[in-house]
Amino acid sequence: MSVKKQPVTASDVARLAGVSQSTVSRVFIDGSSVSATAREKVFAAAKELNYRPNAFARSLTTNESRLIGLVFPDSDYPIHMETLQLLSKELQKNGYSAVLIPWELDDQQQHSIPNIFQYRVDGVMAASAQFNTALYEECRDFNIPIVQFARIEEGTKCSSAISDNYSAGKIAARTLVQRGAEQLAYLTGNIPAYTNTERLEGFTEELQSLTGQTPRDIQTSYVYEEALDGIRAVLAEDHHPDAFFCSTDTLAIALMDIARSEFGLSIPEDIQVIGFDDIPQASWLGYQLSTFKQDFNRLAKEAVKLLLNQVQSEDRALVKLMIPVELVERNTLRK
Amino acid sequence: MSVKKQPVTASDVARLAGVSQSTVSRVFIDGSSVSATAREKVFAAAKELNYRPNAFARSLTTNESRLIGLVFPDSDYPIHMETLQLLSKELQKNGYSAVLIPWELDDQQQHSIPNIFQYRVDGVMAASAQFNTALYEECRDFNIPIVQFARIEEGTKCSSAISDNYSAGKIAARTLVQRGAEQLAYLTGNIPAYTNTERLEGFTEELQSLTGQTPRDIQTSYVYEEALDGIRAVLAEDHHPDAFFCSTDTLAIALMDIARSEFGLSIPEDIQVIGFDDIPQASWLGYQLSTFKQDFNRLAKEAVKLLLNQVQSEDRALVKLMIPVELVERNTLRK
DNA sequence: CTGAAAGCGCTTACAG
DNA sequence: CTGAAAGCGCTTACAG
Repeated sequence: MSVKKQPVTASDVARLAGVSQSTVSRVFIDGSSVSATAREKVFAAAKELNYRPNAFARSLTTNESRLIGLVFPDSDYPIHMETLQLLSKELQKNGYSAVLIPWELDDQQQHSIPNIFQYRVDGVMAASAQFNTALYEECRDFNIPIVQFARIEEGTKCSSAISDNYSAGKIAARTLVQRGAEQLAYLTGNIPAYTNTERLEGFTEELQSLTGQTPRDIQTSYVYEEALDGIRAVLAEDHHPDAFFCSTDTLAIALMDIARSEFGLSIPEDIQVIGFDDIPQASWLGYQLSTFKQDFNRLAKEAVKLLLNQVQSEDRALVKLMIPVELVERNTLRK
Repeated sequence: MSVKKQPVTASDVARLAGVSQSTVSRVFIDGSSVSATAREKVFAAAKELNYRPNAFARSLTTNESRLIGLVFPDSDYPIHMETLQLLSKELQKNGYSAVLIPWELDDQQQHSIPNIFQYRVDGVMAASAQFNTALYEECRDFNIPIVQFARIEEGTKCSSAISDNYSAGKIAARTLVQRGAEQLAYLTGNIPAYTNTERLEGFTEELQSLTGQTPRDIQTSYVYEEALDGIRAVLAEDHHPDAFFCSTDTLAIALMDIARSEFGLSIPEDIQVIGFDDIPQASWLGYQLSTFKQDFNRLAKEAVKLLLNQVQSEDRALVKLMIPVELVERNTLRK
């Protein structure tokens, strides 16, 4: 039955190295006092036997797993794969590993989330995804810290590392006004999000302070196909906006596609557009979209730092970290 | 220091339920014989105390972790996020969880992969990414089964669930010939892959049997920006191909962008194109790309089944599972 | 069906 | 600096 090769243990290494099992254990714990000779003998034996300390046994005594639960994006949003790599690597660098928590489980929703907690994750990273309240409450019950990455879920109270959406909104308004736009609109999807609200707030406040106007707030869908009709309706109006700040690049691209192919509009002559995210498609030949680039690298580093800090210090102070965002100009803004 | 709430254990539950700790343990193991009354008392107590069996303690005795290492894609390829969800859910359904293995670690490459093995993953799923040989060898040393998902790495011997690339190649050739194409080309990136080879083989063999011709094999880069020059060079030729089968949709789109904007070519009148993957962008208004859709849902299910089968049965027979692929026609093929 | 007890592979006071 | 021993929270023969 169990043909599985019997794993080598610290005792095996101890025997070969001629030391006690305790000593072997100490060699693999940073900061333990072990003589240089003992250390060498143990390393040699460990290498010969291909020994790896058993993390499960360790966590049983230390009561920490060095495992972080990762709630990850629900959508195919192109930027997210890289983000996951960044987070995973950053955790790894700090001696932690990421366990995936599927955010949505069709059937046995009740059943599956707790499963993850059988692994006693030390913390949870909610990576730019909606995460359900069951998970949130579970974490609170077990006093497991959560950090939200790149977005903030309504009604939750946890630390977060997000882009400075408010400033992005201000910059977008200022830039568009500078380039001669007269009727500004904010184009967004249908999923309420704190980041979105902030962006609109910055956009609105800056526009008001500059011109006294209030931008139009147009809501449609985040899915390309589903956004099309909403956009059509707006562009069909006699006095449609001449400048759009879009909450995702995909939305901006849907807008460009329709504006050009169905309304014969030129960009940026007839309408100007600014996106958000800088997905790979933003720089495709047919788009050359001016958009905000989020600093995911920094975001990942900071989010991990935030989380591990809470994990290690038991300090549950809430911090909301805002990372600056950069407007990369391509060809959808007038000069 | 350790303010961490002391987790509740099986003994706590046993005390409250008025049974032995063994009985509590049995209640949470499927197939153990426990009386209905005992079971109920334990469930009640467990619920009241919010008890979760400790997976680490379990795996220490059972010698299985119910953890699967997941090597995941290096690229921003849009299709992959969904794939990850599918794999993760499928594992979860079977009582397993996925731990991420960052495929590439800049500095301490040697050091980090073994770290993962401190968690004694029961198996490894290599999800459409290149995975390095260090990991491969590590798995072999520890007798940990690997299944490759959606691609096959050169020089490795493990089971895999992939799309039927060979047939896709044949279908592409047949379709293109049927639609009047005369000079067929296969456009691909610069990373050698078994799946790619198979696709070209099917494409070539079918074309030869149909017309006696051999398709041109054009290699450029998988990255949009880097592919542009190679594509330009081909289209600048006097007698460039009039039909392209592209190994990714991104490549197909780069081709379309250049053909139309720089060479004034119409699609599908002047050139016909077929992509591979059916990424969301393939159905954007400006592209309407005819392309092959991989059945990722089925692929994920089968790959997980394959892997867990190896994990649970110690059966290390190599199986290469091929899932049919579907050509979805849009507007880049003549009628 | 059930309980007492050994054991999984570590860490960590406790002595020395 | 080092070893013997207890203990982490489970599972699993072994008796009953």
